[in-house]
Amino acid sequence: MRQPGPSHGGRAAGAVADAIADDAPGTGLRTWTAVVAEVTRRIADGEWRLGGIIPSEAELAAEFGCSRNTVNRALRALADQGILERKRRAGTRVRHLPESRASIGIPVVRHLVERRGARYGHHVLEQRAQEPPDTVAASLGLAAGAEALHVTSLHLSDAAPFALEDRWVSLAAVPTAATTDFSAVSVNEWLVRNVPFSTGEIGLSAGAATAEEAARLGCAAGTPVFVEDRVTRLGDSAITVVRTVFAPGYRMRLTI
Amino acid sequence: MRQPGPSHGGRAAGAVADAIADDAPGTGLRTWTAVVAEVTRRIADGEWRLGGIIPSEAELAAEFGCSRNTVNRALRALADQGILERKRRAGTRVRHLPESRASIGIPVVRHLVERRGARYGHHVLEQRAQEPPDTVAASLGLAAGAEALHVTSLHLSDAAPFALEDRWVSLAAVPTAATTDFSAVSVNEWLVRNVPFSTGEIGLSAGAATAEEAARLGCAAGTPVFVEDRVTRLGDSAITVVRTVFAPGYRMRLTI
DNA sequence: AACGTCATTATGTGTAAACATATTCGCCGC
DNA sequence: GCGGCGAATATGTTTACACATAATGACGTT
Repeated sequence: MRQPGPSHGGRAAGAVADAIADDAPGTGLRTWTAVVAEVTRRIADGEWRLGGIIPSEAELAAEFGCSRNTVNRALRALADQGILERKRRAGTRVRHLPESRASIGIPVVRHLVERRGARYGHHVLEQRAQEPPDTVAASLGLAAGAEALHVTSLHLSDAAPFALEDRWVSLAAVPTAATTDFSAVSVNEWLVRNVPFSTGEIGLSAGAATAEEAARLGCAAGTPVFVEDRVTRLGDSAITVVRTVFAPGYRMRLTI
Repeated sequence: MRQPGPSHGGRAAGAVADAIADDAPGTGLRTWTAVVAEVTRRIADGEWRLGGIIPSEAELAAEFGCSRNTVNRALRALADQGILERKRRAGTRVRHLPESRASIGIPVVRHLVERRGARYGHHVLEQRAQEPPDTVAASLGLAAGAEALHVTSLHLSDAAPFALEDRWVSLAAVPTAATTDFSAVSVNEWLVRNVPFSTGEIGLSAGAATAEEAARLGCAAGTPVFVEDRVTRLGDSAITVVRTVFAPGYRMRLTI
């Protein structure tokens, strides 16, 4: 979401019109950010009921003494934030469930580590093409018997285990991945850099560390660990399926 | 966020200018969504390098045969998506790390349950004003010794325990909460309905169920459980601090 | 009363023009 | 060579206008 920046742009009319208009229609909200602020205030103060319809763009423009365009920009921004709901002829109304949304950057693991002030490192534990298990094949949309690139790696934070990554990459979708060496750049990072516009789903859960995971992460088997499952798609075809198990104590932070 | 809709708006010039302009400058991308699509294609096809600078708004407007305004709208939308990066005099460049963002709706727990086709229920286990522990008081910005409303409740999915919620509500920020009965409407839902623009932070982690949590959730102590910690603010003042422990097996789903 | 039609209306979009603002770059003096 | 200063430039914003589109609602027909 695009929270309005502090800058405040120009006026079309010159200084003369400026002086005239300043005390002309009403409050004189000239910038779209000011309109955003005022609309926000009215909702917060209960002047406009939750679920209720608000005045039309034209009416607000007249009241505020600005152009409909400016009002449009402001209301659009609020609609993008989920605060307002707009329909063509029906008008604009205040959402009564503002459907809060948290957004997380999906970080390259390296940045997660470096943001904590630690030095990042990683080992590729295994890298080879093989036939994936059924669930993975299904997620990648592969035919039975088709192979995919399997890469498991361990991410380090100052030499301590940070996360264990188990990844399958569709060779159909990303053929060049087969011949790439991921010891210098992690698969994660390589994909982020080389495959633009991806969409996908993420599942977050708590699990008990298996014996192998525990050994890699340096904890006891059965310790609660944070698990992230991610499927990444480019258009229709799935690119990669990753399961990342974080070392005990990891906490994912989001901002609403 | 604001993904372009399919509609495609009007032209200023009449049919005559239309016919003239159609074969005039170049490709003839008249709608901002079309510009978004073309720019996206150029990046995906590598015509514009990752990290590289792209032509100015004016140049693109000339090439596409539309106004700078339309190009601006398109590029702004892409910048909002994190695909482009724009700076005033420096121009527009393709972000080399497209900083993907996942957004989650922050659901009322009831909806989580009902979306799974189960019947929702909840019990308030405890509801009273008391002095919160230091960490909570700090999060809420309360003076030492001040009281806050403490509500613990159990959310049910078809009579089975679903989540255990431990919540502190600042009475300074939401005085009316003190006299509300939360047995009919859960605190969660009540707050979502009555407090508009909240911001805040969420922390997600995996933990081991304590003896008490295990008893409430009907699992063994030490079982890995998914934990969500949330602080909600209205402007500067914190409204509520919640810790929700989900029953084993819970999985949070996000979409990129 | 049910249904289809058409006018009305609020939002959605595009254009051209002007001014605002933040950087950057080149130039000048030292 | 270096530092400061002003010109150039790309984006940011606003305006006034026109046309597009989707709902709604009124109205007339069956």
